[in-house]
Order: sequence, then C-alpha cells, then structure tokens
Amino acid sequence: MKVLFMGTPDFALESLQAIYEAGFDICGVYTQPDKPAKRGMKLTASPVKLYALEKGLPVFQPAKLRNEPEVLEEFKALGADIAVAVAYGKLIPEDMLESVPMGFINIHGSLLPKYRGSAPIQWTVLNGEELGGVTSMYLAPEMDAGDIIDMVSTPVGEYETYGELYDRLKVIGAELLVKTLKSIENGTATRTPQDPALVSYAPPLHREDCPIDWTRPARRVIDHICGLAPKPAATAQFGEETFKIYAAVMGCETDLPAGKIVEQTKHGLAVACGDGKSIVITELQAPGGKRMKTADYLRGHKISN
RNA sequence: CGCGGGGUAGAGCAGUUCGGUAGCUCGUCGGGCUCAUAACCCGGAGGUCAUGUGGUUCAAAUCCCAUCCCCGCAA
Repeated sequence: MKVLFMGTPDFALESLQAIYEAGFDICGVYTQPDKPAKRGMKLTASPVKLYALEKGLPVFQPAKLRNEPEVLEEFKALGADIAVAVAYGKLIPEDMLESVPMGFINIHGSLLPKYRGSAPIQWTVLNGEELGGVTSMYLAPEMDAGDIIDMVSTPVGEYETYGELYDRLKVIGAELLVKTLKSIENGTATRTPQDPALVSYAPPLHREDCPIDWTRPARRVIDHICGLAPKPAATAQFGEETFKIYAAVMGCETDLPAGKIVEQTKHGLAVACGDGKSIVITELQAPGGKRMKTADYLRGHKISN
C-alpha cells in the first residue's frame, strides 16, 4: 500500500515519522512552500520537509492545489493508494480527494464533530473542556466534515496549556494514524458520519482574542491563559506595559474589583477576577523581555495598576 | 539587507543621556534573634560590565566601529 503524506508543522512531523517508522511505503510528501519567517525574514523550510529530505522521500511544495492541472497530474503520477493530510495548511480540492483509490484521510486535533476548524486544541482548552482528543476521518470537500474512522480521547489537566496538550495530541495522533492506516489496509476500518447537531467550530485566534477580560470568573480567566499559551499568549495591561501571561493558578477570595492587583508575593502576582476570586500569575513576559517566572520579574521591576 | 528592544554577580534589574570608586532587589555562605519561620538584624563570598587584549581618551559599563547571541513585532 503506497501512502502519500501531506503536512507542514511539527504536529504533522510526528505523524510522518510514525508511519515511516511503522514501515509504510511513502511515495511522496507534500508540504507548504518555504516561506520567509522570523527575524531577518529568512526562508524557512517546514519540519516535515526537513525530515522528508533527511529520509530521502520525494518532496513537493506546490503553492496552489485548486485548478492547477499540472499539480494534479504530478499528484496522480505518484500512484498513491491512500493519502494522509495532517495539518497541511491548505484545503484539498475535490478532484484531488477523488483521485486516491483507498481514500484521503486526516488526523484532526479534537473529538469531532466538536471543534471543526484550524484551532481545535486551543478551543478545547479555552472552553475548559475536561476531554480533548484526536480523530481520524475521511476527508470531505467541506472542512473537517468527513466520516469518522476512529478517535482517541484524553483528559485535559487542570492547568494544562494549549502547548502541552498539543504536544501530547501530536503523539496520540501519530499513533492513531498508524492504527487507522492498518485498519484500512486489512479492511476493518469503519466510517461513521458526523452528527450535524453536535457540530461546533474552532476558528483561528487573533490578536484581539488575547487581552484578558478580568470581569470573567477566575477559572475562566485561567482557561483563557492556558488556551493561548505559549502562542499567541494571553495579555494583560498593568500601568503602561502590556504583558504576555503564560501561566497562572487559582488564588484566594478578594473584595477588590476585577483587574486590580491584590498582592505581589514570591509566588507571583495576584489579580482580582469577576467572581470575587483572584488568580496568581506565575509566569509572564514584559515587552522586549524574555519569558520568566513572575517572582524573577518582580526582583527587578515594580508592577502596579 | 523588513521594523524595534536587549546582553552588567547564580536570578531579575539600575547605572549609559552628560566618560571619573561596580550598585539595587533576591539567592547563596557564616553568625545573631526567636518556641518557631519563607520574618528580622549583622557580616562574607561571588563581575574579563556579550565578544574583539578593536578605536578615541589621562581615564570607557558609558562615546565610535565590527562581530556573536537573545527577545518582541511583522509574515
């Protein structure tokens, strides 16, 4: 069974690595074109590309998939029996989906049909879900709407960040992919349509989603911080400065109005929230500075509002 | 050559504008006080001020030049 892989960031790399090590015959790897990124705008190759090159797998980086006959021909010529897309970064057009005999499957970072879209793991944490997970499914023309093959759930920790859950799910997702491919290969895979009544969406997050709303209950503020850490990171304004907030724990009761600093201790910075409780910020980053423990920051700075 | 911030003791910072004794808050080590302590008091150790044994100067953390590394924005 020849497998074609499409993916871009480290989340996808984990899956590629897993199927490579599981011995699947990988006939091609698609990934996003190298892009100028970071300081200095240097051209940067994706983690998936670097790995594929290292293993001698053929790499393809088309800029566009839709309405590109040559790209489709090249794709078909690889003769894949099955194709896998994991965090590839482009919607795959219908004619390409249909050109693969055994189907085009996908690993998604949520328990579908919840959290369709590009930021499922963030929204799982942002909404304080007790369970997160990954789903394997057949791709459909509509985003994340395909029939479900299999899924694995995992409890979300009390203070688990998006980044931590992401790292766990990429491993679980990679295992699920291998299992799913094997089940398709030996014919035991099932397909279950998604229940339209349960569908929800996880839209991409933007800068305006970052500022903390202190009028919300403390637990919700913590979810907000965890769901955005480490990127793009929740933000809070104290005095003139806007800080990125990376970690916080539940504090104690307080009479102070929401957003006011309750106290500064060696553990962190306690701030009042909307339900009469506070949270203690334990890790933050000032403009131009490094990310550090709040206690470290307070040794050299004062914070007030 | 995308824009900006930064590198000073183990940690976090001030000092750089206007060159002139290396400072602060912690930590650490020793001692004291205390029923006790993460509290308080006293004392000590710990720095090639990122690198170039670079330039200017009587004198450079500070001014000039070059390089390296880190961070944010933007993508």
